[in-house]
Amino acid sequence: MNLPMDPEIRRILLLSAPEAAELVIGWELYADGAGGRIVEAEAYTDDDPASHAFDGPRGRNLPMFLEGGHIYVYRSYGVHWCMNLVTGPAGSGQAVLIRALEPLWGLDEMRLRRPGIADHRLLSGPGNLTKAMGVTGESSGTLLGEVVGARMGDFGGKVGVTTRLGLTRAMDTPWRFCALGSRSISRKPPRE
DNA sequence: AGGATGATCATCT
DNA sequence: GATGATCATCCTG
Repeated sequence: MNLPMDPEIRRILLLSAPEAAELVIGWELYADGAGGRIVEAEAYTDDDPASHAFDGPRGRNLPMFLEGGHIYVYRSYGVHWCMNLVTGPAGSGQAVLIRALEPLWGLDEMRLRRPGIADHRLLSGPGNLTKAMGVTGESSGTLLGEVVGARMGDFGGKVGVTTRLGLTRAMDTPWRFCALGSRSISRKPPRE
């Protein structure tokens, strides 16, 4: 895969992470022929105590300080890979964690990668979706279109907002965005 | 339906 | 030596 980035995608990924995180709900993400529609995402910024970018560019978080449109993949709890879309101008240290997608393509391949999982759950959860799509830390720092591709899209519903999941800091910041009504959201969605 | 637990390792103190 | 932007599994009710 080596595709030029859609200008509208590029424009949105140069916005701040909280703005972009809401707008990416409904987009299509794919890697190696497998993927689906984004139904859940969270924003992280450089002045956010919960963000890997909070202490400045070092080590694994370097890709977060690239220009919007790159991807940042990190290992969570030593076990799972988690994928972000980097946003904002170069050096700004922002990203959108992709938490869940509704499966659209590569169902056979994804079932092999996650045996025994119901189809609508194949891409539900940040660690689960990278496993189903075959995305690892090797693609951290690549540009969208190299390993992971994105297309504009629309899920045709409303977006709900809640606080982010799994944090020990900045737990009140309402930067989790969900496609209301989707069965593929990783945990209980906000009330409509 | 919901709480506790352990896996496992890069990064940081 | 401690800490996670997690998840599957094993409880309890």
